[in-house]
Amino acid sequence: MTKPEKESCESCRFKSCAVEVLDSNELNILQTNCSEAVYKRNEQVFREGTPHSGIAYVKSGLVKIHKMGPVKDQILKLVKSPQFIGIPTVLGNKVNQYTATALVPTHTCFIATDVFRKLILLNGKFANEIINNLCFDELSFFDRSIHQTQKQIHGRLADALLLLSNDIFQSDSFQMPLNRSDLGDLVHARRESVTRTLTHFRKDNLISIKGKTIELLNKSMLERISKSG
Amino acid sequence: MTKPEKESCESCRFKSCAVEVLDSNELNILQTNCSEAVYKRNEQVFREGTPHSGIAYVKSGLVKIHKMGPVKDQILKLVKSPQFIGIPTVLGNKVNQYTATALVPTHTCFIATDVFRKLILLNGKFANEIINNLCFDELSFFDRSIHQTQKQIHGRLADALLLLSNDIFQSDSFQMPLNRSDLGDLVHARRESVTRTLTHFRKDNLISIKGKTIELLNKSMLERISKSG
DNA sequence: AACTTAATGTGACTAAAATCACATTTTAAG
DNA sequence: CTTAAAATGTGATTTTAGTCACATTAAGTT
Repeated sequence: MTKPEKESCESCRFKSCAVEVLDSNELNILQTNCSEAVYKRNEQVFREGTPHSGIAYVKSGLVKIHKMGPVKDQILKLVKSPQFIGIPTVLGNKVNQYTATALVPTHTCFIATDVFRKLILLNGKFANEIINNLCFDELSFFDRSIHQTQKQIHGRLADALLLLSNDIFQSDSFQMPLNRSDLGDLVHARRESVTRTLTHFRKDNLISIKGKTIELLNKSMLERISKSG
Repeated sequence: MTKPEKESCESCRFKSCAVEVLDSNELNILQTNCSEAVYKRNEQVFREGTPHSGIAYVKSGLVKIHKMGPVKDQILKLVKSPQFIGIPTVLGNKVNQYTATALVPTHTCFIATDVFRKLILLNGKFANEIINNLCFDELSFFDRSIHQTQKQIHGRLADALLLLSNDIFQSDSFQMPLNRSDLGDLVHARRESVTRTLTHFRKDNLISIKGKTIELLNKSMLERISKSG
C-alpha cells in the first residue's frame, strides 16, 4: 500500500453519483477528511475483525469482498470502481465485518465514518444516493443468493463467467483475476470442482483458456446453462 | 385483507426508529399518504412481479420475504414487527422484486414511495435511520448466506430453530409459523430432509414437537450443532 | 360424520459434488 | 539456472441430501 499525492475531491475524475450531489462546502468537508491509498494485487484494503478506518471508496480497480465462514472463505461480491465499500461500518461496529482485497491494482479513498454520517445528515440527496446504492446491493444479493443455492455447479460457474465478462470487464475476453480456489469461493464450490467444470466448458468449446486469459466463445450457450442451472 | 379505521401516525404506538425522528410537519405528510391494512395468516402483503404499492411498514405480526428461484421458492428473511419491508422498491423498479406473506395475523401501513423519498430528502436523521436499517440487513444477510451455504442441514436447521426462538419469539417454546416445506425454503433443503432432521433432533431430546408447538429442550447443544455445521 | 385435500413421515435409490491422494505445471525466489 | 513453493489437473471414493414412491395423519368442507 502506498500513499499517493492528494488530489482535490472537487476535481476528482472518479466521483461517485453520491459525491456528485455535494455542494462545494460539503466537498470541502470531504476533502479535508479523506485519505488516498493504492493497493497492489492481493493486498488487503481492510480486514475482517480489525478496527475499521472509515468508508472506502474504490476510485479505480477491482476488489473482492470476502469473509471467513465455518468451513472456508466466501466471496460475497466483486466490487468494480467506482463504488463505496464498507458502508455497513457506518453502523456502530468498531471492527470490519468482512475483508476487502484488491484483485488488480486499485486506488481508494478513505472517508472517516463520522464525516460520512455528517454528509448523510446534511444532504438529503447524498443520503438518497447512498440508499439507492444499498437497495441495489440488497436486490442483487437476493438474486445472487437464490441462484447460488439453487443451481448446480455448471450454472453457478457460467453465472460467474458471464458476470466477469458482462459486468466487470465488458469484454468477451479478459484476464481472469481469480485463481481456481477464489473462483470456488465465489461460486460455492471446491477448487477441484471448478477445474473440472472449466475443463468441461473448454472441451465443449464454450470458452478458451490461455494462461490467465479467458475468452467466452459461446455466450448464448453459457446463458442457457446459467438459466437451466 | 381488511382496511381498519385509520389511526394517527403521530399517536401510533408502533412507531419505527426512523419515524420517531420526524417532526410534526413531516408526520403530517406521512399521515396523509399512508394507508393501513390487516392480513390473515398466509395472505400476501405484496407479490413479486406485481406493481408495487409503496413501502410497507409491519406494525405488528410476522412476515416472510420470499422469491421464486429456478428450482423452488426461497425464503430470504423473516421480518418481525416493527420493521419496514420493501424499501428496495424506492429504486426505479415499478414492480416488486419479491413476495411478502404474513405468517401470523399482521398489521401494516403502506407509505407511497415518493413520500418516503421526500422524507429521506427532507430529514437527514430519517435517512440515517433508513441507512442503518439497510446496513444491518446487509450484514445479517452476509452472515446468513455464509452459514446457509457452508453448513450442512443439521446446522442450518439448528440455526433456524434458534432464530425463531431467540429473535422472533424470544421464548424456548413457540408455535411454529412455518410448515415443513416452508422450513425447507428457509434453510435450503427439501421437505423430506427437514422432517428427517427434526425427527433426529427429537430423538436426541434436543427439541419436543407437539402439534405446531416446538420447544427447544437443549439450546446449548443446538448452538453447538449450529456452530459445527 | 363422511369425505376431500393438505401436510407429514419413512424407506429405497440416485446424483452431485466433496474429499483424498497424487501428478503435473506454473510461478516466484535465491 | 536451480530450486522451492504455489497453482492446477485428474482419478477413485465417499458423503450428503435430493428424488421418488407411497403410507399416515391432520385439517377443512359439505
